[in-house]
Amino acid sequence: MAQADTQFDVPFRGRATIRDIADLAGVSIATVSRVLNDRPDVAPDTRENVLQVVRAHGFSTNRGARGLSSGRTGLIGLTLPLVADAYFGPMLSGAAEALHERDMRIVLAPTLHEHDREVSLLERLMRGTTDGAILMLPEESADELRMLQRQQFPFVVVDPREPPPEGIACVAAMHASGAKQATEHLLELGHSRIGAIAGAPRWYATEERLLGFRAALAGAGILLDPELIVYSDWRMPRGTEAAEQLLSLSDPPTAIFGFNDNVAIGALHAAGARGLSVPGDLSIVGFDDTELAMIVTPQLTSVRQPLAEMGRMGVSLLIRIIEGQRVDALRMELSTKLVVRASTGPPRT
Amino acid sequence: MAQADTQFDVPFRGRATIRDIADLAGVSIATVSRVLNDRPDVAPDTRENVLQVVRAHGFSTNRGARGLSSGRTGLIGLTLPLVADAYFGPMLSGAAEALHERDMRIVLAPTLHEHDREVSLLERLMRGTTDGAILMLPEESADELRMLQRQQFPFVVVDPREPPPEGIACVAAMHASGAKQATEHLLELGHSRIGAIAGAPRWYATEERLLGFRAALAGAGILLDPELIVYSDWRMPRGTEAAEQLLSLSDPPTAIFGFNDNVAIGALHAAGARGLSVPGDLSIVGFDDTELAMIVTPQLTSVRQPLAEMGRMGVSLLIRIIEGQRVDALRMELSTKLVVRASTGPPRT
DNA sequence: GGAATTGCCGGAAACGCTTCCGAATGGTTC
DNA sequence: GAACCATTCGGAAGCGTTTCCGGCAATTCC
Repeated sequence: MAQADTQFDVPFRGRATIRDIADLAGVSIATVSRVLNDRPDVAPDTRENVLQVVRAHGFSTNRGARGLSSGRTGLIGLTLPLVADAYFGPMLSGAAEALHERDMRIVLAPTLHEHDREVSLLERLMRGTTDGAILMLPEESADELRMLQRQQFPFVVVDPREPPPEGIACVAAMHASGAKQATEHLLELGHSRIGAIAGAPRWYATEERLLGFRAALAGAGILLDPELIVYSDWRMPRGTEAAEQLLSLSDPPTAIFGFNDNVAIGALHAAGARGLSVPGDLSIVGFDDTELAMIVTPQLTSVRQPLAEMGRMGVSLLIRIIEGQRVDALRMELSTKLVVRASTGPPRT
Repeated sequence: MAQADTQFDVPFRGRATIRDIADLAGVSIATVSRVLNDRPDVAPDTRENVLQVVRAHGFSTNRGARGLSSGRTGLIGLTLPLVADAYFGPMLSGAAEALHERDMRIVLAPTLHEHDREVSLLERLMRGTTDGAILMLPEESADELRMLQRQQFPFVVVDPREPPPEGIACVAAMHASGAKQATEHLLELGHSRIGAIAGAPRWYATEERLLGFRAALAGAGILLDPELIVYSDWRMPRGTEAAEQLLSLSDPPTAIFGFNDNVAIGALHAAGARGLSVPGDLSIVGFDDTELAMIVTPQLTSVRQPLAEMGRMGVSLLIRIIEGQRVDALRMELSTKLVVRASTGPPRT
């Protein structure tokens, strides 16, 4: 009977508590707690003594309990539309890494388009469990976000879907600049009739990238033909359709700018289906520079977004907010950069 | 001063507690708790009354506190080598979905190859915070896993790296069968000299797939030339190198079986670099059937692994274990199936 | 009509931790 | 040698839940 208790390999049934450690070390639980949290008022040898016991038993504090009493759980909620995705994956990964370094963890909450629930789900899901949240491409409206903020819940938006509201911490990419670079690249190659497969209408990323696209064309003195812009849902099949639509125009473009890699690859497939060679007959540029860009043939010229970095930035912003530090730059835009590969070339003359 | 308290939009500073709800509804906290947990012994109108207040304030229970008192946090730890990955992404996604349905959440712990830490990190990270864990492709040895199990910590292994130890819950794919199908497909097309780009040496998946590969060849009466097997690290660049090695043989293969999509795509690139057409000059088969298989040209023939399903299975197994239900089938193997696309064809005669 | 049963609810302990407060000790200072 | 300060530590109150136990009222049964 007593055997179960005298098993030294697995010292405690279930899990050791701070009290067990305190008893073993011959101190009070308060002292153990102080040691564990690196508080200053502990004598060096007491500290060492406690640490020894802690190490010997592989003890680690129960985060739930800590959260209850100190208000900090070390857990951060993170919502995103999709986990298994070449675009969101790296962001998530960057955030997870950055948090891991701070000994914090991510609680995943894929949104799965269930924005229908009565009250703002993100807040009800997280509060009390997490210290804050990172919202990637949130579906919540600016008003809903402001509501959340008024509840004093710390959060940051990464890659906003709508133009980011004032006063809300937010990290985005320099969409317009990237789109401008991409377009200028095509212009320099000699293209003048350039089609665009835009993203979903009214999304921040779509609008900003359109801005950059238009600006570059304007800079080259080209008047944009509205026929040359087709909206999409950011996904491959729609990219293929959009490309077909563009290529069926009476005066088809010699280059297509896809507003993300998915639709650009869709366009690539459309070109293939028509027997057009890329970049011989048609140049194609993507956006995001996901893993996919390197895999297709020809490799895709694309605008690199620092995805993982955006995740990391989101974390560091959030941490500052949680810790109540003054955050002077609530909004932050990370630079984008064109990566030229094999899918772009001069137009056939 | 008092204004902050009389803001009705945001009823409670910080967060409402179960006690607030109890007061508002004119019942005890015990009753509120019962309502919240769907306990039977509450009068219907009392229940409705409480629910009304709960809804009105968007209240949700503090999971940390619940965890403390009931021993269940509703959080599941999940470790995996990589988050942003065409292979692990869908698994993670499947697991997240399945948990979400049960109103549980995932706590992410990417392993990042830091297996060096003193004590088994996974156990110290999770215990007390989570109710159990899903270990995807864990680096832990069978002994370490058994140790964990002896601590009564509920966990399941998904996609084991080593042959799964006895008595540990585990979900895998039918590697051998899939590899056999793929090989037979090539044989039926008329290939007799088939190269294999295997995975990392000694991995369970590698060994099992080799088994299937060999079995199919043996079935066709073909003696395997050891030169035709090259190991890899599962990644694309190594796949390209391996393919080059195979194609440089004095009697090169007419088909290559890549043990995952990455190396198969690497082989595709190698073929392209040599000016070989696929499948004209060289047939290529992959494994896993990730998103990537559909994107490359030609589209890759690949063995489908039900990745998301594996994640979901892992969850349902784990839940059963946590709830103490009898689990008769601790090991479970999900079937794999060849998906024929454009990268395979008869050999040039 | 009293006793036993049932349905519903409240009080209170417990979960593992942090932190405030105050006590004890030993050393300084005048 | 008394008064004071700094250092180090323990006691105990709480954090928001769940759940056991017991109590009250309304039934039901003989």
